[in-house]
Amino acid sequence: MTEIPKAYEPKAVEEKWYQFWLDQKCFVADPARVSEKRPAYSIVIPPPNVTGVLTMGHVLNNTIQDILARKARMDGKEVLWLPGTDHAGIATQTVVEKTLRKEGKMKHRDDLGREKLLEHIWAWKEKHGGIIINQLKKLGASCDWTRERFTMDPDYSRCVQKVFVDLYKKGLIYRGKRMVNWDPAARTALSDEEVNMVEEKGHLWHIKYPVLDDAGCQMPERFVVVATTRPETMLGDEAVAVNPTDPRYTHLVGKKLLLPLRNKSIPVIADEFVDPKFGTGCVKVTPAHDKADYEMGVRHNLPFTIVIGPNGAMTNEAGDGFAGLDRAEARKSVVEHLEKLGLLVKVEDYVHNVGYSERSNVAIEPYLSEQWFLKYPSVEKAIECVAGSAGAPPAAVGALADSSERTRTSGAWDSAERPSVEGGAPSTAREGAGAPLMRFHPDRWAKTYTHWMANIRDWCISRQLWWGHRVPVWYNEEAKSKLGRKLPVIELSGDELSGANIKELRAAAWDFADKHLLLNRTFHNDETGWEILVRPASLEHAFTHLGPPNIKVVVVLPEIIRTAVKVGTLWHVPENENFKRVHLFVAAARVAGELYQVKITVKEHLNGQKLYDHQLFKIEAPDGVSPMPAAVASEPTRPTSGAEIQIGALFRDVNTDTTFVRCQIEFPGEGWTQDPDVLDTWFSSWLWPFATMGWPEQTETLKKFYPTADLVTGPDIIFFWVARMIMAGHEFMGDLPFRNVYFTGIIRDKQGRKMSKSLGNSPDPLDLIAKFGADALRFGTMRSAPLGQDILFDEQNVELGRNFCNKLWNACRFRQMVGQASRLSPSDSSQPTENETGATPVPQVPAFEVQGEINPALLTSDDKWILLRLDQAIREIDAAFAEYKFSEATATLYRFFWSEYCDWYVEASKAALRPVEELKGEELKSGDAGASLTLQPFNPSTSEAHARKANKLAVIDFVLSHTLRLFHPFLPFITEDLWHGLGFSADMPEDQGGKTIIFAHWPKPLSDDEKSHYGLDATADQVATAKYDLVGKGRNLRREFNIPSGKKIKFVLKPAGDLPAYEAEVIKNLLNAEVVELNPAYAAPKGTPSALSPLGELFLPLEGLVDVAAEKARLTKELAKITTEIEKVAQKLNNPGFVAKVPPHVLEEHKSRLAEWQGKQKHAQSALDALANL
RNA sequence: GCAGGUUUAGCUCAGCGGUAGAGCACCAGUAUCACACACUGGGGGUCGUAGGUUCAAACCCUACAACCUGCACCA
Repeated sequence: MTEIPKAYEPKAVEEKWYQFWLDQKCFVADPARVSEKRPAYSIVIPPPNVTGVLTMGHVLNNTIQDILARKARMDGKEVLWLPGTDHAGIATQTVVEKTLRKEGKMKHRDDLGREKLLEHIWAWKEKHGGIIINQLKKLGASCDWTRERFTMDPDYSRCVQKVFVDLYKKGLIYRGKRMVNWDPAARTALSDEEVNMVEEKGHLWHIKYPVLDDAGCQMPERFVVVATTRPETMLGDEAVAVNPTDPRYTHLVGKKLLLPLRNKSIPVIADEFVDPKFGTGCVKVTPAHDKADYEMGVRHNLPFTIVIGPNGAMTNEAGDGFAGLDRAEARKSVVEHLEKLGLLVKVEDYVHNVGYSERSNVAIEPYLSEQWFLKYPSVEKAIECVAGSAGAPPAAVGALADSSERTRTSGAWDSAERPSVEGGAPSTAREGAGAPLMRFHPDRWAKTYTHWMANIRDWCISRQLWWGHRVPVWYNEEAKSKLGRKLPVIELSGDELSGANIKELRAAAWDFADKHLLLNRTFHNDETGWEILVRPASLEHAFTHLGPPNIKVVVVLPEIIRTAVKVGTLWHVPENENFKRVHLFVAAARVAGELYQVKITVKEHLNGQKLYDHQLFKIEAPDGVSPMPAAVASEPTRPTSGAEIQIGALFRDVNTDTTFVRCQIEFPGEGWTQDPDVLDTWFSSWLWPFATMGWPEQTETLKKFYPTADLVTGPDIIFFWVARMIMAGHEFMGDLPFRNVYFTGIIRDKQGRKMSKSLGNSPDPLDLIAKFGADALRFGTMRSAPLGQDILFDEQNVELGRNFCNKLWNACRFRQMVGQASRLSPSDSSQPTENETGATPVPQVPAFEVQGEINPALLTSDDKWILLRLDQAIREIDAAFAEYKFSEATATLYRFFWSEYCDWYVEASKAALRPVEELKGEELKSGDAGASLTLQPFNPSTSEAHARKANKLAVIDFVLSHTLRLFHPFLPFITEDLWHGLGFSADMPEDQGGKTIIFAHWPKPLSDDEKSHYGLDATADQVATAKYDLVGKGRNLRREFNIPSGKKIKFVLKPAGDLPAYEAEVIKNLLNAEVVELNPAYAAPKGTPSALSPLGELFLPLEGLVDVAAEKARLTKELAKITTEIEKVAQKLNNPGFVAKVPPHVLEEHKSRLAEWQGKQKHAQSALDALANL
């Protein structure tokens, strides 16, 4: 046969199987397959930055998601793991700008212009955007790549803009001039969440401001002293504030001060904000450069003088000598000047916190600018839905306890994954809120979440960048340009049409229109020269649905059309496909003394016809309108009164009127320009769970896979992303975006430092994969990542993963070898296998039947023991999954497979697995002494040996096939390879492991029926355990007497009871003994080292080589240890309180433990005594 | 300042009332035919400190300390 490599070689295996999975569409989710029996399970990936590269953080995060997804597939669910990337506005634009600057293609983005820069960024995205996706594939991520999304995809962009428009229409989005966090490097506003406060050692400069007298002259030696951490901002000071109750300064309130360096007079104001106890009690007020000062500026009506520009340099307002300086240079210069003038009192060291841009890492500047803000929607619902986040502590604790109880008793994954409304404890703390629907893991993050939600502030969503979703707001430049133009005011007295009520008024109006031939006739507009058609339908609308002025105005219809001024065009006419576009006109009319704005829409038909419509809005008469002269109307056309009004005066607020500003996705029409700002990247990310599934269309995917089951992310983006997604889910989908949120820890280096590029302490995961394999990286990471704790990364973890894979590989290789060796057995009728291709390293169909039937009658104590251990492992792993404790699951897998299966079970089984023919004629030596010959050696017949071996292999296959499946979510590649290699796929149905282990069923713990069928009871367990205990003691004896572990030696066992020959054979093997003599009557030579075990007394005959001193030392030491233990137990038992109050089973347990130690003590003591006589 | 977390063997972490555990590292031995990416054995801890509750505390309670992470901040 072909050599199977001794060590697992991951590279080829990984590439082969990943391609296989892709080819077989194993990761593709199909909503049509979802049914009651096949529930949906979905996760959306936290989209990484499109230009990013894989970090250890991604490895951790995506491995967990992959484990969840693969586990769910094995649980028989229809799984959607939806991947994609994020456009990451600032980060990406910054990277590309930096590159372009390096290449000398620009100095500032303005040099290139918006379009050109965007071209470069898109090109960058095309080139680098796939990198991280390919890296995720290397990791084994089982995402449905056919559904990969990017936050700047056209469909996705539409979602973002639709959401903006909807929220705008709900009145939740507004524009305003506010103090925002300004990043002078990226030159954009940032949200509060994007600012890191960093403690810094700075200074507190104390500056004298001279007091001025009423005449504005400097008063000698009269100063006010202010303290500041930012002296450069004094150039923009507009006041000095004191507390109104501060007796030291009340006399100064209202007085003027001279602002040094600017030689400008500023007032002393009184404001509650000032803390008289801090510093001098006087605060300089810079309204345009400090949040608190801004508030004061608003309260006291101060000017807002901007002295630091958007680039962080001083503006012209800062004055000669300062303008153009960077803010840091300006600080130096200001201090120097003040010092020269003798106005600097002192400089103190001062520790304070400075906000830094999370992106550019430069100090942020509070900056007054016009921005878009969002009042968060669905806040209440988002607070209520998170378990443990609200309500009284007892209720929250009760809910958790109850729910985890369910998880434990049912042992089912489902209960943890989708807590039902009935399942949770009803919360009395929140009326009618029902049970919490979402769980955080670890749940303490719910507190952080609630705290933030409770103190939530409006979100600054605009960014002064180019890479991102542009704000879907349009400004009508055409209208703005005409704001100053004047319009004639059309006068009508209001009683030209008579009617006692509205009905009669309408009749009169129709009569008038008819009589004066207004209907189906065109009228001329002076400004455009257009002929505008008045249809009956137009008047019908105005007459029927709008108020009397709209009816009365019919008498001046021709004048209105003639004088109307065109203020805009809209392309978007959704109501009627026949219209090409709509033109907006405005005219002015005074009806019965009241001034009206006449909004006219002229619909331009495809055939060129222009159709009239009007609507009147009453406006307050502004100043400056010429008085109304008397006017008489009798003709269809008549002259205007001569009164005029500015177009601007007809609109109450040009910043909100839809004539000037429109919030809509589509380009409104000629003369409209879009808001230059883009939206915060998170304003697109918060829609991720449903925008990726086709929303706003009600797609099948959305119907079946939303809400998602689990979200796996870092707690650092709990506000940025998680909280916002929860709100968006409620607001737009009416449901939570996910049921569970798993918060990973932060990956740190060995020393506990955060991974960072500058420290160079972040290993490249791809290097690790190349060196150790993807499975090794996954296993090592998961093994060292306990729930809710930071992870200290050490390459040794990955090495350990590699070693583990190798162990798994070799254990399966061993199964191959013993299976094939048995080919020679006479009863074997299967075809000899040949390795035809040599392509795959492992796969050989073994001669022994794979997963043969287990015959309970032939099970040894070892077999039963390993089946019980397997059962235990499955239970532990299920429990770990239910609580998202992946490190516990890996620890269990490690323990079960390495120590229980390989070290004990396989070693113990080797006797039965030896080629059958070798057993022929071989006798188990039973010692020389005739006295011991009563015992039968273990020497089964050939056919019996064969049957035993077959059964052993069946057990091994049972264990391995379960083990591989348990491992699969963690180690997808190697398990797939071995699954096929060992032939487990051969007998399985195509969709249950036949094609791939991906769809093999997740192992179930053994049922009581199965356990009794196989005879798995406590006795079987005890026999094996006692045996291994004896072996441990024998090995220890061996070691204590420096017998090399390779040397075959003789042991003598004085059995405590019946010991089947088979068990003796196993003991012999595990002890690597030449022979284990079973001799109930053994009389050990004095000084023979021995150990006491439940199975009997084990002797290591040294045949005269006893080192008395060594043995004495050993026994003395052992005795000391025994004595300590006895003392500990005895102390407890001697305590009267203990005996009186302790539960009976604990008392019994202590008593038997004492007896056990006493037995050992006796044994050791007598051995020692024996030595004394030598 | 407020909140949360952590503190157990040299390292990383389990254990959360009833005999202190694992892996790695360390020491020693072993080329035994699945695996030296291995096997065998071993040493090593008054469980951060001080009190308290209890028959019994690493575990529960109360202080305190150190380190981390958020949040809020007065010039």
